[in-house]
Amino acid sequence: MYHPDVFSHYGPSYGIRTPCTMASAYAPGHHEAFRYPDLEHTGPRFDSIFPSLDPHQRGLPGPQGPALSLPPQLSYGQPPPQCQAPRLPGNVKITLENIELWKQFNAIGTEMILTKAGRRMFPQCKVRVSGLDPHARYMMLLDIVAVDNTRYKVAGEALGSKWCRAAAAQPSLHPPGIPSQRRAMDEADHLLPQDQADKYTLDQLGHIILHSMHKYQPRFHIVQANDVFSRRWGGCSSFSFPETTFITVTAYQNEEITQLKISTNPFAKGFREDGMNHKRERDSRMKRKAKSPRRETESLQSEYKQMRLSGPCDSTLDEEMGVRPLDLVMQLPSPDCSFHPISPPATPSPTPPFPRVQESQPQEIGVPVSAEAYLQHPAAFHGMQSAKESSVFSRPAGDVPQESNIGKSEGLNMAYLGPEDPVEPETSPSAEISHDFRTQPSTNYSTCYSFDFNSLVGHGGADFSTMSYGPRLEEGPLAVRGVAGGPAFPASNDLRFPAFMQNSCSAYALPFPGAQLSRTYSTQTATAYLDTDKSIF
DNA sequence: TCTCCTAACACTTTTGAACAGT
DNA sequence: AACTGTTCAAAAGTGTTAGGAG
Repeated sequence: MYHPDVFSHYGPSYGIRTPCTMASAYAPGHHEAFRYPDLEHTGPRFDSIFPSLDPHQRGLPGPQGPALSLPPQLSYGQPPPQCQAPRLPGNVKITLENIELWKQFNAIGTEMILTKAGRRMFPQCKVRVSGLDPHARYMMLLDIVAVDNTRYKVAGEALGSKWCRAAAAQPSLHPPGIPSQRRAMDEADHLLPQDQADKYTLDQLGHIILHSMHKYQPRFHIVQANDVFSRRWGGCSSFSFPETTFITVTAYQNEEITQLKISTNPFAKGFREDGMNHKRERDSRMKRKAKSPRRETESLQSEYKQMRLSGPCDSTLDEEMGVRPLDLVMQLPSPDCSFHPISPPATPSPTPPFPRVQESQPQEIGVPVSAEAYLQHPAAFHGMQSAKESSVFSRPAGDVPQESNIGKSEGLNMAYLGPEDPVEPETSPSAEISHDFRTQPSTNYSTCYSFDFNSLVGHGGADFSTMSYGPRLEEGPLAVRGVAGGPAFPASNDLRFPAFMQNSCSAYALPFPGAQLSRTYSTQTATAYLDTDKSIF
């Protein structure tokens, strides 16, 4: 079902993307990022979350493109923003690191649990970015968009069940993705009371808001910019992976998904065949407990001791028992939680030359429209300064594609990467909302950036969050791996991005407890990337 | 009756502090 | 003094399940 089949299975409801570009996305031996051509070339699409990501607002392609230009005001009643930002060079690529795992889930029909307090995604969105200019700085953004306007339900039994349309989707908890979608906004205005829209729009929980029984897809955006306060954007591109589509649920609807989650998620080991929390174990434990509580305790201790000796992570137990939780076609990749030790840089990196982005960047514009502006008021970039204004924003009829009312951004998370700190925390009142980390560019090395976007799922909260460094960033050196012919670089720099917004909403929520941003230096990786992409750095 | 949601539960992994050794 | 490794308790992340709401 994975691959183009997913579209036939989900039918026309999978309207956000068509499978036409899938072939190039899966070159043999290399999981190439699924890149949206329509987001890189001028075209009538308006589902981008960032104005400059909007192809309609793109100028000439390439880093030497025209200046980013936005109107002096971001308000309703004004024409749509007409920013012109070039797309990133074609060698900028995003690869989904755990794509095999996603494929397995997608083959069944990925489900993500929603809880009131929030639930982590599994699998997580782990992407690797390559082809970036080490002297430039970029913003990495993640949002989750609704694939369609459909609420789903399960028809049939747990096994062999099939998702089908149940009703029209819940109204988006915040404004539609792009302001120019008048029809979409009219719909939203119709579905969502103004006061409610205001409430949800202004909610600042750092949570991604999702509805249960709806279908979503994460998207990744890279924006070249000096910092979040920059008024210059040197280019931007959007990426997405069809296999990361998922349906939100409050309880798993498909037993196969449950078994796959249990077998691949380390936190669910207790529910495996050899786990103490497995149904068989639990049932027998309950029976024994009912018969003889004291004996049950002793028996439990003995069992637990034996389990400990053999190791809770002993994957051979399954084989010994001759039982596999699921007859999987593909070998399960090693599940990897997003929690890694935080590894600060070993030594202060040499100050790189001032970001090259300065040279290739367009002239500064005279209005404070920037990533900072987006951070401070993302709704404005979604076309709203307030819900009351939403219906005023207009766009010429015919410019909006049919599917323009889908793909509404349901959340955005952002990381920052680049060669030097973009702001001085002491001087900037908003410094805590974004940081970057240092790279150590060298002609001998190639740098890849890996992200674990560890979003959780829920609904009722803010639609937007950023991430900041963990407190240990300034701490001492880490493991250093020397490379012949050049200086030693940290083997890995793992930076934790804790959530900095508190959940104060009583509705469902999607907390964003922290994505991890890791930087990897590897000559092997560099070679691999350089082989396929000679123009890197 | 059915669908969907909630909260408690038992289990596991992860984290971070405390400590000892080099 | 700085670094490394170990231990352990607390916190956080899992799916399960009974019960409730509509």
